[in-house]
Amino acid sequence: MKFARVIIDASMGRGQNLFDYKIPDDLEVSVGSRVSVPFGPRVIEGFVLDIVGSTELPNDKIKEVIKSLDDFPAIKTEAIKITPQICEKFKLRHIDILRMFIPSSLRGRVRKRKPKNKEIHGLDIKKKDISLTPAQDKVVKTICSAKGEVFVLHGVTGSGKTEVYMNVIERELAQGRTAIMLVPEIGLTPQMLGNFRARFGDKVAIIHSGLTVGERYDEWYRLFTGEAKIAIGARSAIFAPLDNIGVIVIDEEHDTSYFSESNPRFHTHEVAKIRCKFWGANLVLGSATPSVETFYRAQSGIYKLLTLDKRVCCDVDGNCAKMPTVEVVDMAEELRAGNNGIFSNVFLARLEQTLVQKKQAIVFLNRRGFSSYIMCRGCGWVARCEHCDVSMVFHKDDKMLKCHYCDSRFTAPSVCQGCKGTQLKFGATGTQKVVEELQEKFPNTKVFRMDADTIKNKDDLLSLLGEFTKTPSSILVGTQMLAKGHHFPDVTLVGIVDADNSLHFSDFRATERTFSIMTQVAGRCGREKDVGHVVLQTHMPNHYVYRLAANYDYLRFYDKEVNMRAVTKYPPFTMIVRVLVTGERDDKIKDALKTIMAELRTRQKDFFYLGAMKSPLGRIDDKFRYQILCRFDVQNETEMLSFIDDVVSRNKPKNLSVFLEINPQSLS
DNA sequence: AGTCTCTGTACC
DNA sequence: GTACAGAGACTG
Repeated sequence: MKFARVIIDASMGRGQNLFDYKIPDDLEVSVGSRVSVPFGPRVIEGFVLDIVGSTELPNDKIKEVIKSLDDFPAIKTEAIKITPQICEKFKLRHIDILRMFIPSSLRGRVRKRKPKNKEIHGLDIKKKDISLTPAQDKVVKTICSAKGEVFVLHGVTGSGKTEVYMNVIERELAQGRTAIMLVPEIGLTPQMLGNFRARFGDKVAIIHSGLTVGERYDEWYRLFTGEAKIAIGARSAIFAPLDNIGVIVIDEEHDTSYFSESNPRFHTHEVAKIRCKFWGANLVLGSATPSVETFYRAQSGIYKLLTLDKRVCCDVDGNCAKMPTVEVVDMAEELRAGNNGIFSNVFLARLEQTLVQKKQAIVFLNRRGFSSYIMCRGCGWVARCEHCDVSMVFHKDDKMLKCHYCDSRFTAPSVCQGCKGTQLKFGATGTQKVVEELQEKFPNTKVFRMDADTIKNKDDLLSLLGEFTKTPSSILVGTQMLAKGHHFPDVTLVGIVDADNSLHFSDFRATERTFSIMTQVAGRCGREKDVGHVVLQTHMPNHYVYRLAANYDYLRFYDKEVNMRAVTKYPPFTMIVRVLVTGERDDKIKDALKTIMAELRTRQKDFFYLGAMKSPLGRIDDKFRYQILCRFDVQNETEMLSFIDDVVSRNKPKNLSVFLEINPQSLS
């Protein structure tokens, strides 16, 4: 008699939601099988984590496995072994992590296998056989001669990191091992995919949000069977069903998309480390601007630091492309000189010159829509979302006010809803308004826009990039999404409209993020033979983040920043845990918050900081949000995390959601 | 006493 | 997740 130990896919406390079922003789069930089992009054899905010969349960209590849901065990042994480690690290339920190892089409009963669409994997590159520079070659050899190490590859934009990744992966493949290549959500550019396709052909499986459910399953299955050896994709590709991993690469490792902000909340780097440890694989964290946490570990010797400090040579004489020059423009000065527009005179002059030379320009502004709010000049009324504590953003093209949090929207009024006044003032400028102004100033120039409103999927992106690339003397206006990895050969000018935008967030990572986005945006231009130029508009021209970004001085920036973190007791020296309590009833949340807080306070001495408050965004989608912030020494990480988790899980009331966020990226 | 709501526990 | 039981509160 055999019994299956099944983890149930039902929402329960974390604990061991393992249940034993009898395996009927005629059923093919193995460890890792997805099965359907009777559970209480209904039938649900679970994973077989173990098969045992006996059970302590009384015979009359045991029910039988109904059936196997697939003709192969979908969860591999590695996943079963490392899931507890991942869950312990982030205080997650095992079932939520196990599910990450299978495609969504294997969750629930229906399995759709849509016919394959046309290849959407990326641009075809006329493949150039690029030989490595001595610097690149050295980096590749260092990585490949190691085993089970974490490397930080610090390389300026255009220094040829991708070429390094591909060579490392090629060598691992030659040894019979496999690889995972991770890029940020929006960094999955056609160029990157094209490069990998050209080099590795159908050994690559691509996992991204643009795939249909069926395509996702096909790519997953090719990795599962070992037909494909390289998984390339965003965050979730870290769970690719590969055996015998030789290397995991995390490109643009500082990017916040590697932190999952919804369930299950995990840090991709940590999952990668756990998988690498299991296989004895190397982990490569690549970036032009590594996160302070990562670089600190490199400096302390926990990670190994590798540097590529020169752009790859771009002509036969061995001349290297120069980093673009950065000009910091004081917008307060512009105002005093009588210019109260969006653009500085310097930028407008440069733009005109660029267009005359038949070159292209990029204008970066990290705010979509037309203006961040509308306000009545008469009474101060501001349009606010009915469901969230935020103001509505005005979108001019469809004359709508939209909430960027819950996506509720209504037609923008032409008069004030408070006093019926007609003098409405527009708040901070968004991409739409920038496009409108540029179009007015340069009526004969094509102005493209690239933001979440205009780019809904991969096809939109491909066609926009294609259009822009083949239109000389044109301008591309966009948000963050244009900063990642795209290669624009004819762009010689970059304008950063409101650099201070990301600096004003009141969190300790604001400066770091600003430095990184400035560096990335600047890196979009001048990658061919023309020298690029960046105009950075700010109201704080003397802020060190701009001075250092203008000189591409990451090391000095890191030094300043890490000292600041040490003094103010922030990560990497401490760990921050946010307990977020949300629900529809304000009073219930406050009660729960009080009990949790009272218990946490019994160990007040272990915290640098412990405070409870309404979340800065007090309400989203009609749900109230309260939070407790905890900050403690990293040395106490394991103990304090367990303590907080224990307090929280014992005090979680019904109908409220309570969860932990470990080192959250944003505190809104 | 009847009914409603909240809370805790069981589900192999 | 759903079902069910027991406690306490409210009701006419």
